[in-house]
Parts: sequence; C-alpha cells; structure tokens
Amino acid sequence: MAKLQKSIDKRNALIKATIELVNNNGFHATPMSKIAKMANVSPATIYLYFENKQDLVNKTYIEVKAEYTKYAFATYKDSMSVEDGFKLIWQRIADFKLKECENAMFLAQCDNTPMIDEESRQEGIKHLQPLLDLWERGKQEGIIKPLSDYLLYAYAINPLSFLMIIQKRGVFQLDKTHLEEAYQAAWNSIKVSL
Amino acid sequence: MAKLQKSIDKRNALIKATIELVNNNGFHATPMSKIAKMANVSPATIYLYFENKQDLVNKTYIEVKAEYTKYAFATYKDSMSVEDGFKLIWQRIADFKLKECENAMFLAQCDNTPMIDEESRQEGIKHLQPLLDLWERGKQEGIIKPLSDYLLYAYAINPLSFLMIIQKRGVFQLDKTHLEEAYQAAWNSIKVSL
Amino acid sequence: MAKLQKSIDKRNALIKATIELVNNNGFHATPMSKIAKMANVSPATIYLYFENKQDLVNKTYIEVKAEYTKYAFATYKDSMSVEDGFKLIWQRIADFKLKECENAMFLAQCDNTPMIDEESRQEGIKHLQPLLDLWERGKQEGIIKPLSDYLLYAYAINPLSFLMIIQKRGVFQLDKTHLEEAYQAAWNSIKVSL
Amino acid sequence: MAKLQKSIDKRNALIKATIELVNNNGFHATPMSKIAKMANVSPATIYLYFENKQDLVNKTYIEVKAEYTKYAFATYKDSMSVEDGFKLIWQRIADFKLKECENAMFLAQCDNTPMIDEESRQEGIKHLQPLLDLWERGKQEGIIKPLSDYLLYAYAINPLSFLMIIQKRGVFQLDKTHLEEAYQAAWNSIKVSL
DNA sequence: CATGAATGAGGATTCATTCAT
DNA sequence: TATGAATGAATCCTCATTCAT
Repeated sequence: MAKLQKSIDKRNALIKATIELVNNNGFHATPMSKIAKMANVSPATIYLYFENKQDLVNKTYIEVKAEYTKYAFATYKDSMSVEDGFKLIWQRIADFKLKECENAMFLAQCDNTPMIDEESRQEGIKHLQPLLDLWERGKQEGIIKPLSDYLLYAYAINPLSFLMIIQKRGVFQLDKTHLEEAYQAAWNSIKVSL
Repeated sequence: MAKLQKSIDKRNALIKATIELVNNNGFHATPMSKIAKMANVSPATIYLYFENKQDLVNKTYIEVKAEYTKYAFATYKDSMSVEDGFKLIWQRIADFKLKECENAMFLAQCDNTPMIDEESRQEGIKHLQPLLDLWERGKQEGIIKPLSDYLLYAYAINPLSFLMIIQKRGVFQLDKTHLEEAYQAAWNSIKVSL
Repeated sequence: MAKLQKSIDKRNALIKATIELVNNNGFHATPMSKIAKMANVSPATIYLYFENKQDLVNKTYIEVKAEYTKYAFATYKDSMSVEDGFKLIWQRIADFKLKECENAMFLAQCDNTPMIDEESRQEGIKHLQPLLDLWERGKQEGIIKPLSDYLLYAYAINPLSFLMIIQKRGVFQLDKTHLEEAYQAAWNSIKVSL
Repeated sequence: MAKLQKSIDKRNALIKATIELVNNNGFHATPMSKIAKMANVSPATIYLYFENKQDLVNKTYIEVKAEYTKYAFATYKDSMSVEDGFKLIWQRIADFKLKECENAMFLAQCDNTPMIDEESRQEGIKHLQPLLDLWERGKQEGIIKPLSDYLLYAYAINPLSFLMIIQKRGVFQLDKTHLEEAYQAAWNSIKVSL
C-alpha cells in the first residue's frame, strides 16, 4: 500500500475512534491514550496528524459535518420543486441521522456542548446553504412560511436529532410509519396553510 | 441565621455554581475546586452535601428538571380545553427556556451528553406526565394526531431547546412575533388538519 | 449512671473501637471518624479524651499491654519454683493471646510496625519485669540457660504471637494438644539440658 | 545503556524505595510521591510499572519473599542429613535476616499487618516447601518431633524475626555467640529428645 | 462535656503532551 | 514518520483537626 494511503488510513482511524469514544464518554472523559489505542497507533502519533486534543475534535466535527451535508444534498437539484426538494433533503437527512447514527450522535453532542471552538462551529454551518436557498425560494413562491431560517430549522430539521438520540438510547424505535408521520409534522409546521 | 437555613443556602450555592460552570465548560472540564470556590466553600464541604461529583451533577439535574416541570404546569388545570391547555403549557415552557436560560442550557447539555446516570434521567422524565395526559385527551377528542408521544414531543416542545441554545449563542434573538410563529409551527405539526 | 462512669465508658468504647479498626485496617487506614462512629461519639469528642490520633493509639497500646501483663502474672507468686512459675506464666500468656485475640493482635501489630512512639514502646516493656526476675532466678539455679533475656523471650514467649496470628488468619487451629506441644518446645528451648 | 536495562533499573529503584519508606513509616504513611522522589522518577512513572499502590506493595512483598527463600535454600541439597540440612538452612535464614535487614524488616511488617493481599501472602508462602519437605523427612526418621509445620516454624524460624527486629531497634546486638545459642534453642525446641 | 459542620492540607491517580530513538 | 517511555500538572477525594454552639 502506498505510504500516503497508510497515512490517510491512520488519520481516518483516529477520527473514527474519536467519534466512538466521545459519543460514549464525552469529550473530556475520552483520553488521548484510548483514542490512540482504538486507532492502533501510539499516543505520540496523534500529534503528527493533529495539533492537540482540541484540534482533533474540532477537525473531526468539521469533517463529520461536511459528510452530513454532502449526504443531505447529494441527490438534490435546483430544478426540483420546493416541496419535492424539501422532501428529498428531509429524507436524506433523516436517512443519515438514523443510519449513520454514530456520526449524527457526535454532531448532536458537539452542538449542545461547549466542546467545540466557536470558529469550527461556524465552519460547520456554512454547508447548509442549499437548504436555506430552497427555503428562500419557497418563501417567495408563497409555499413556505416567511419565517426566520432558524425557526424553520428548529421545526423542520432539528426534531430529527431528538428522535435520533432517543432511538439510540433504546427507549423508542423509529419505523417507516413514524418517519412518514414525522415528515408530515415537519412539513405542516413550515408550509403555508391554505 | 438558623443552622438549617445556612445548610440549605450552601447546598443551593453549590447547585448554582455547578450549573453555571458546567454550562460554560462542560462536566469534565469543571473541577470540584472551582465549584467550591464559586460557592464560597471549601472543596471538602461539597462532600458533606453530595457523595461525589457524579452525584452532585445527577442531583443538580433532577432538581432543575423538577423546577422546570413545576414551572411548566403551575397554572395548568385539567379542566382546560386541549387547545387552551397545550397553548398554556407551551408558553410556560417557552417562558422558562428563555428566561431561566442557565437552567435550560444545563438541561439541554445533560440531555445530549453521557454525563448523567440513566437512573437520574428516568427520574427527570417522570414529571412530564401532565403533558402526556393532555395529549392523550387530545388524541381521544380527535384534536391531536394519534402519534407516539416521542414524536409529539420532538415537534411540539423540543424545537424550543434549539431556539434557546442559538439565542444563548447570540446569533439569533427571539422576540414576541417569533414566539407566536413558533407556537403556530408547533401546533400545526401536531394538531389534526381539517 | 454517674457522669464519671459515662466518661469512662466513652473512653473505653474509643479504645475498643481503635483496637478493632486498627486490627482490620492498620493504623493509617483507620480514620478518626470511623473510630468515633464505632464508639458512638462525635469525632470532636475523641479530642476531649486524647490529644490526637497518635496519642490515642499510644495510650491504647499502653493500656492493652498493661492488661496483658496483669493477666499474665495474676496468679504467679515469687514462692513458686522456677519451672512451675514459668509454666504458669507461659500458660497465662497463651491463654491471653488465644482468648483475648483482638487485644493480642493489636499488640503484635504495634510491635512490628512503626506506628507507636518509641516512648510508649518502652513504657509497655516495663511490666514484663516479673518474668525477667523469674528467669534470673532460673539461671542462678542452673535450671534455665544463661542466655540474654531477649533470646529467652524470642524462644519461650514470642512464638505464641506467631501462632496467634496464623490462628486468627484461619489457616491453623490450636487445640489443647498443640498447646501442650508448644509448651514443651518453649521449655526445651530455654531449659538447661541434662 | 540498553532501554530494557533502564526499565529494570527503574523498577528496582521503586521496589527499593518502597521497602525503605514502608519500613520507616508504614504502608499508609508512605506517599507514592515520596517513593517516586526516592527512586528519582515522576509519580506518574510508578504507574507504568505497577497498577496502583496496593499492587506495588504486593509485588514488592512477593519479590522480597522470593529473594529470601532463594537465599535460604541456595546451598541446601536433598542429600544432606536432616540435622545438617536444618542447620544449614537455619543459618542461611539467620544470615539473611541479619544482613539483609531492610528486606527482612519489610517482610515482618507485611506478615504482621493487614497491608498485603491474601493472594500475595499465599504466593509468598509457596517457596518454603523445601523446608517443609526436610521436616517431613526428619519426622519420618524420628529426628524431629511429629508436630504441625506451623508449630515447628513458630519455634525454629520465627524467633529470628523477633531478634532481627529488636536488633534493628538498637536495644540488642546479636553476636556470633548469640547466634550459636539461638541455633541451639531452635534445634532443642523441635528435635526429638532422647 | 459534647457535638457536627467545616476545612486546609495532602495523597492516589490520570492525562495531554513531549522527546529520545 | 512512528513510537512508547516519561512526566508535571491537574483532579477527585479523604481525613485529622477545629470551632461555634
């Protein structure tokens, strides 16, 4: 295997280990030594790829966030109608949160905790632009309520995080029917009522 | 001042310091020594009131959660109509989350993080019963969608947590109009459409 | 009950608790608070009876040592023959070590550990004088070997401590036969062979 | 110097420091920080070699005990007569206890104190087997009294511990004559009298 | 005499980070 | 690049002792 590939593999292993351990224990209860062990490298090696622990978790956040939004918009096209486009994106997001549970959990913890630098947080938000553009279009077409994007996000997207968390905790199991109901609730909350 | 009152004051000061410091730094980045300093007691004194750090944060969680639900249901009566009752409770919750910001932030961090014992988490959930009863009534009367309570909570209540967090971060300021809009979104997401 | 008696009772309870806890955990692993709890007094009360922890354990040592030697020589009289006197004292000592096991264990730990002040150690030794006098008489009568008292003690008395300890640990149970054998071994080691 | 050797040296320095400090202060009055300082390492380094303080002292005990018995039986051979064999072993043990005073003191404190795990205690006892075998042979040949091994040990070997301790305390100095006398006492206590 | 709340000093242990190899 | 041994700086928690009552 090429040297470069080996480097990338190690870096990925570190990112993966960070996600899993932080999910289960939290940022500060996750020692660098455990991350190293789980990634099968020496603790010192981490510092070849990341400046320090904070940098490791910041970078992990940004990468996962990018992966998340990339997945969300992968099949979306500007040419779609507002309703179709929203439904598509919503379903992709739901898909990601429920199938890439570890990644989604990690994002949720980062977003509700002072563990991430403000700068990295801003970096992570950028990628949502296509959704905001869609909403803008929807508002202009009179299909979506003329609300602040934050409100739209709070009702259309954020509930999925909550559902994902309680599903992970095992108290609730989301099935297809639930997902359809959830979509209806999301759409009803932001669409313009007749 | 009576001895008992002094004890209660100290305990409250510890709870308050815990909330503030955990909000700003996270559980594991909050040393007992800082909590003690902020509460104006010796570190050893904490252990007269709580078994250990985990116990301190568990108990803090339960107390804040109890305060939260007590506030939420303070003016609610079973005799109210489903819609009036829901609106009342929703507004009280919004009120709490926005005015008692520190407390609400603390709950959000506990709920999205592995920092609380599962047992304490369960203990904290109990108090929501009146809301669940109201929903049950609403479903029977055909006013509220026959969805799982988790779904109803995800769309009707949880978005407020998201709004509270971003408001706390200073990127968004909720005003009266926003609140009315948020309520409409919440209600639209769970009410039975005509 | 008289006030004085209550004081004596408390002091005795403290001594007793000290012995039991030190036996099971060692001096430094025995907190004053546990001693207080076992004696049913407040930690602060200990300091009404003893200057500090070291004083408590020193005084305990001296009292137990006094009790031990008092018991050992209780029925001994100068008028007895050397052999009869020795056998009597030996048996009383054996009796004490095996029946007052807690007390004897405590002395053994004090004697093999740097937990006691040298001064208190000296104080405790004094009381053995009658045995040393007996041995002196035995040497003059040509019945007991003209050895240093330390050697005599090492072979005639000290083995009982060892037997007591292993009996306490449960690996060995001393019965009447063993005791008779032990006495013969002790006597054979110090008596003048024909 | 080779890396491995440096590791071994550090470990040995830790063991040595543990022995010296525990001898002078007792287990619980010996802080890990002092052990580290005396061994010229950082406190954290101890935990590279031992799991925790209890493990450190357990392992130290087992190593010293092994050294002790190795020394005791180094020149002994099964082919020796019972009396010669016993005298040889006895003298080697006496030699060890008086010359390797620190080590012997440490063993005495471990054996008379609840500071060692029962498991480690058992581990330490195993090595005495050759002496027990010798005694068994002596009993069969009618040379040694048919007593429990515990009794034989109490009278033939254990007194040396007592003599070592008081010599260490400076109240008594064992010379060659004393040693010869002690051996006679030991042998007289366990040999079959004619 | 008696108490129990309070504490400062200290101890075991962990961990992010470095450095010689 | 990669390592693992090493560590200083925390951090949680305990405990002998005091003091107001």
